[in-house]
Amino acid sequence: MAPTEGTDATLRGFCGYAMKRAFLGVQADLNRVLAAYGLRMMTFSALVVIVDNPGLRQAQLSDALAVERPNMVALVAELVKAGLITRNPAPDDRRAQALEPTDRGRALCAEAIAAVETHEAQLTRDLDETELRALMRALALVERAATEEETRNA
Amino acid sequence: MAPTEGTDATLRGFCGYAMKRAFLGVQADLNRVLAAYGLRMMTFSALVVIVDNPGLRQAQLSDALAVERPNMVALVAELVKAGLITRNPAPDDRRAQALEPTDRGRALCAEAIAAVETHEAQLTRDLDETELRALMRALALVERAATEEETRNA
DNA sequence: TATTGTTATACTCTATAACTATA
DNA sequence: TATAGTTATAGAGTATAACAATA
Repeated sequence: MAPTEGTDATLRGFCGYAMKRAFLGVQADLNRVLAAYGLRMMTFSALVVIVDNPGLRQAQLSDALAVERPNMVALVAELVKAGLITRNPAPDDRRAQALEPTDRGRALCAEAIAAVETHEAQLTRDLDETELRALMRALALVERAATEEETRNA
Repeated sequence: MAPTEGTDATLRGFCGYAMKRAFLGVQADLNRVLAAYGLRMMTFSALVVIVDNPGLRQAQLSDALAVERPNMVALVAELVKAGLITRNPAPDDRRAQALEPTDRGRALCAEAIAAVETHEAQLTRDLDETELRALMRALALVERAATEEETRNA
């Protein structure tokens, strides 16, 4: 029996499980690609946000990545140890840590982004442009709807 | 800063992270819906497969759900304890355990499927039929491509 | 020799409470 | 008092090795 045969072929309440299977496959692949750069999905995502928003604080990074602040500590420490970012007290608020990419961090980030783009182009090679746009829009809409429902039930 | 603003708005290698965010939101919502039936995403998925394939063995269920066999033990035990399935030695192979839904398991499964369908219709309410089909097809294609790449790199 | 189910174990990711130092 | 970062900790989910019973 194929993994999902007879279960999520129709929309019998299996959108969630289809997403899980697809996501786990993509994540595993992505981590294989990123391992060549000493990165994982989360460290890569954090690095990209820091490169795009130099000087941001850990709390902002936590919000951007939907990671709880306690779990951010090790993530940031890992990037600092790898020499990809620096973490210094913010000049206007000595409680906060301002995160800046290093030159090496910027360079590695650019390389990793290129590799990931190549990889994802491969993953989505059988989708035409309309389907690709539909996928991205659908993911954003589904996430928004899920977040709204979460807020409503909180 | 919005969670994903400036990061996955374009396809700059963030399909994977967009999927993660969408999946985590959907899973959290799904688990909230299923909690009313004493189920979680994985126990629900397992129950549906067992109801659709009465008599199947744990190893087959493991394959169907992409769960390692050791992790299947607790999952099956949970469903047995809840009185939703039975687990008996298979008549033709005394090593194997044949899984059958109970009447209560069948009834609860039907109720839970209805609730999940309602819930997912809500999550995808802003997608038209074309986009919904594109989403499901895209997830299947992406999963297949990821699995192929995994096989190739193994 | 191979396979089913099982135990034990470990590793990752995630979530919460409580502390400190600043504000 | 409230917030930023931290520590410690606990809970899922997932992965592998090794074992007994059976094929």
